[in-house]
Amino acid sequence: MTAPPEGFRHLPGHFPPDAQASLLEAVRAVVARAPLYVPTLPRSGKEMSVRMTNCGALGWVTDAARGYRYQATHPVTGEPWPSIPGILLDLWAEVSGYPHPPEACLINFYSATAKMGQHQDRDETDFAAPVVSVSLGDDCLFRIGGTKRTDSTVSLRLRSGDVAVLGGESRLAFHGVDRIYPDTSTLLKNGGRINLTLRRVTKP
DNA sequence: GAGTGTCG
DNA sequence: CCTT
Repeated sequence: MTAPPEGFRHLPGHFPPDAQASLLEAVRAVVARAPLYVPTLPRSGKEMSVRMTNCGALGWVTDAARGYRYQATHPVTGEPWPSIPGILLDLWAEVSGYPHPPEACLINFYSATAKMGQHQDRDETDFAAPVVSVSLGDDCLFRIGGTKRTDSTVSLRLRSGDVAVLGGESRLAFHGVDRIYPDTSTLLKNGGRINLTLRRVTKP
């Protein structure tokens, strides 16, 4: 594939450095109440390489016993997820083209060696809304294909402050993160990458 | 056989 | 290739 699928939009540098710092502060406040944990895959129970948490009414979680799902509480603490920071609600209103607020914001932390295999975001009931993604920290190599696993893919480098929107055909496109480029950003003192994905889960 | 796995 |  020479071009990303229809409906995919990459907005490089959407957030300037000061806004990235504000986002990071908001993420830290979420993580203080909803700690990062190690998700495990359905069936195999294999640990994923990313560390994960959420904010919003619903959070995406996975474990060996119950598989992929959305739930209102943190799987380790049992507490409700913190609310989605205003700056992210504003982003959603600006770029989603969807007239209702997001319900979930998945927060993935990638160490220098973390990866995310090709997958579809398909645990939501409402695919009319796009998935809106924000990158913070080190650059990554993001790869996106079509709605079939065998479709050809394109790779692009996502940098801190970039926003990506998966709408239209690309809403159900296979995508993943092949690698992190260490020490390409100074936003996170200890390196790594944070990805925020905003999603509408239920039909309004 | 499939996988939000791993490895090359 | 490994695991369920």
